[in-house]
Amino acid sequence: MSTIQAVKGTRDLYPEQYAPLQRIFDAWRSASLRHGFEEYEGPTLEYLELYREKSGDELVGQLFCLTDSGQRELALRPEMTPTLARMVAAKINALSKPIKWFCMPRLFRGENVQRGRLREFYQWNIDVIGTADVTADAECILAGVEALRDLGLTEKDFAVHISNRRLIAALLAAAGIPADGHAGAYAILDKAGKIDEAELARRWGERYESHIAFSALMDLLGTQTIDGVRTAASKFATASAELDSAFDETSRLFDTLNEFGIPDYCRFNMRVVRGLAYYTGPVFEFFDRGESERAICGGGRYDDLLGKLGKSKEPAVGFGMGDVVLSLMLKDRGLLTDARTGRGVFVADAADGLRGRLHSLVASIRRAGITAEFSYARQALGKQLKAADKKGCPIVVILGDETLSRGSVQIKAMAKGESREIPYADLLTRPAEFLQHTA
RNA sequence: GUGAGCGUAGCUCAAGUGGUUAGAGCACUAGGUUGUGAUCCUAGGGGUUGCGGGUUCGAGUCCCGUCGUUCACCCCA
Repeated sequence: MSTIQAVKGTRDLYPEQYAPLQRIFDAWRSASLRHGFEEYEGPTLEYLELYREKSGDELVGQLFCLTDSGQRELALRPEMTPTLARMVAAKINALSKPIKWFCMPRLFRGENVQRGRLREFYQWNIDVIGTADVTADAECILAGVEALRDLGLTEKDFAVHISNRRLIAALLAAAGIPADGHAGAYAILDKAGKIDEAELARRWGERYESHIAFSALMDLLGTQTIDGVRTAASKFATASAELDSAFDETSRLFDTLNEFGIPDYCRFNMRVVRGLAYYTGPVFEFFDRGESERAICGGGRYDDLLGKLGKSKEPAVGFGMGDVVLSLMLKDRGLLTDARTGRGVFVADAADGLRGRLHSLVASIRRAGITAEFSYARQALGKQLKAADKKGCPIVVILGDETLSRGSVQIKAMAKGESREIPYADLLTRPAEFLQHTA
């Protein structure tokens, strides 16, 4: 055994682990493309400064930093959004809006390692930049839902919990809570459901009870619809243009999700706050509906961020979905299987002196777009069949003196154990006709 | 970052209160079987017991450190 282990929080992905991961990547990419997103990629290394500007020094502590030989301070990217913002800002005038891009980067965070939480992972990112229309928010959610559906998950397995930072801010303001008290209120909302109700009431009562009664807060937290929020809000909020507008925006988001055909997946949940300070509008999290209630995806609208990182302000919305929790969730449900087996043709020779023809046939089959395998060395036929079985090849082509003397080869279907003969010359020149539908 | 549990073959696990040369199943390789796979039988390879130090006549077992991992807290872009 090697004394050097994989670095803490990283994974050695052997074929048996990487193959199921590829299925996740395929679902991500396929859903992105179907929804009109284009793939991009950026550097793994960025200047440390890029993250300082956005996140502040406390988050820099979770970065993997290094100094290059030219004394440049660099960091392994912990998220994709700053890179995206940088790339978009650099070409903002040349890009047609809205910009719909996706990426599946490897990200690095120097966090404490736990189940579902590693230091290096993959994260699907999709973003729409250049429009404030909440149709874009709905489309991001739709793409996320469709990707998970492709992987075999249904509305019984996960739900999209949606809130709206702008609406919450308008509600707090309409209740007379000054702007400097909003962050504290968000923190309490975030804790709801994680701490018991008495503790929640105590924390709320310290500062906000006079503006919004705790009972009204519980009404707000309990509702799953935007109409429920309106009803609860009518008890304490005074009308304002901003509040009307925020309600209208949120309603349109839910209407659009309805029209996209995914109302069963979506619900309003005021507890969804998102830690990130840069969210400005709708925010959402995809939740595992199983016991663990894990968040598998999070995102929202961040209309001010690009303006801070670049020259021009552009409205934007997007989300990130990591592979780690998603993999665990699929595994729990038996949906994460090794996809390597059951494909391709195995070509075997049953006598000496046929290697040349075997090599030609293998190359011909492969050129026709069909996976073909063979043993490097001439072995007993039994061994070659055993090898074919182990590789999961459903079809074996057997070259033998006896059949070749009649100008034909044997095609054996492994599952049934039956075989038939076809002309060798035909198989060599038109392999797809004989093998495509079976392999 | 804090606290706790766990590290024995590629995997799952054995190995009384410290006591010969650390075992088994699965997996892997080869043979039985030089023209027909899955089953079966036989044999084989594979371990610095995570790593380092200490106690002891003797450590997989006890102690310390370290690395990894799991769980909780913190945090979560």
